[in-house]
Amino acid sequence: MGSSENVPPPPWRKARKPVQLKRQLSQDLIVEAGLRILDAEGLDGLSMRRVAQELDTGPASLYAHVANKEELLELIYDRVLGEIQLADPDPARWKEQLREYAIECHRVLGSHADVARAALASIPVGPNALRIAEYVFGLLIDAGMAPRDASLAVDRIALYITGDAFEGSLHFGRMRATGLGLEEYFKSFVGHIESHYRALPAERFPHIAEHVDDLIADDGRVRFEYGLDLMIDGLAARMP
Amino acid sequence: MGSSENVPPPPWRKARKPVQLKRQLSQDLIVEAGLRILDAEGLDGLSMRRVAQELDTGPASLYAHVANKEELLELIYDRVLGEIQLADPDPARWKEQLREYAIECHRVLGSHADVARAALASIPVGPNALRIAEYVFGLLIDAGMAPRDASLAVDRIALYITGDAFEGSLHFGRMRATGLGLEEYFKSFVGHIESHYRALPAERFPHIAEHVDDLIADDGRVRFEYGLDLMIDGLAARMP
DNA sequence: TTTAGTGGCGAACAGCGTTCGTGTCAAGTA
DNA sequence: TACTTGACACGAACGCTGTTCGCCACTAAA
Repeated sequence: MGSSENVPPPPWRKARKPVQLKRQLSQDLIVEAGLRILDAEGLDGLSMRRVAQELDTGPASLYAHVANKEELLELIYDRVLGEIQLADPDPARWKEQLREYAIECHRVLGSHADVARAALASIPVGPNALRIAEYVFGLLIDAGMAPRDASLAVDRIALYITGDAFEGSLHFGRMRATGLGLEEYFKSFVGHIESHYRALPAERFPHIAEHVDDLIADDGRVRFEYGLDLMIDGLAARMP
Repeated sequence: MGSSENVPPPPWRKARKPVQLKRQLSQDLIVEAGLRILDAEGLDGLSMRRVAQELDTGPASLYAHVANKEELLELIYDRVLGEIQLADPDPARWKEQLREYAIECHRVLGSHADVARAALASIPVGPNALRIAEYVFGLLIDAGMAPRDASLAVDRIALYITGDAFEGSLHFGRMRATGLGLEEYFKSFVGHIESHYRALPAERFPHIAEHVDDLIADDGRVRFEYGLDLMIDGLAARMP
């Protein structure tokens, strides 16, 4: 923005048309509006028409700033990645820091409902994805991990985080669709699974039938961290 | 089909209407047609209209046998799971068998292009999903793993497999969209990533810039098995 | 022979991503 | 100051989607 926009025009000049103020429409505005809709209405609610409506314009106008819906989703995704906070790297504490990064990343993806659904679909080459990759990769390298292992580790941990967040977003979507609250939905979902398991013939599914309680015991957070720790422990065993 | 259809009708009886022979249309037929289309044209090509066309009928007819598209996808998914071959469980070799199962599952999901995209979306309660869950869960339990750990392990391994297969299906979709062959696509993709990495400013991304070769070294199979082994090793460490 | 009921399915609805062509406005030039 | 230029906004339309309604043909029972 120029610095002159707050200076009133000289009175002897005819007042210009009511100053555009509405003819802005930039990529940033579109991405922001898209994220707002994604948070409020989910991925199913995010259409180009809906974004245009949010900006008081027609859908065709968006295509001057964004190639297509897929690109818009990638832009939104990288914007969300920008919210991820990274501690100063301390290679001596690589296990803790890797764990913290994963949980932080998972938290951010989860806090924006359906963004994870777009995450898996996009190849992460945005500036924020790179910033995060450099952080995690550097952390492992500086901790002494072989570059090849560090490379694979970054890739696999990212896949795991995104996959879990994606699965979570599907539940969130179902929850929204049914209109239930988070608690209600969760109870009803687990209840369905439980009764389904209990109705199974014990002779054909002996192990499942015997351990139904264990199968439905843990919630999403415990599951996520369990799998994460599996991977981190595996990595620690490979550390020279 | 009845056995009488090849016998010509007695001439004194009015010729019946050309025998239905077309008025079959069952859920199985629909699922099969859907899978055929999924394999040939990908998830984007799979529409209710397309399935109906394949069966020489209109889209409305499908809804008598299938609630909606989501249910159709779940049915297709469970049908694909039926192709997974499981060795007789031998708890003493649980690590090898868990690994073999994961690779077999990954292979089957990968051989049906986009089915993994439907996999993550559906809650697996179909008969084949249960058969597999019972197998893996039982294998770990009988190997001596605590039921709570075994439950988490089954869940996490399944998520990892499906997540990776899903990612692979996205690449496959892009490959189809660009019209390139598998080799060409892969080379062009890795080439893009490589040149993108090499163009990064080394002062801001020192680790990435230094190890580009390691970052683009491994293909999908190596990556998948690396992450799988991370998890299996982590599980082995938790085995009492 | 009549009746009841089942299931196939044409047509339509509301919505989607995307494109084309036109309209309009701001800045640059004479 | 008047005119040209070029970029952007966007209404309207195209071809597609999942799904529903209501009519129709047909089978099976009465």
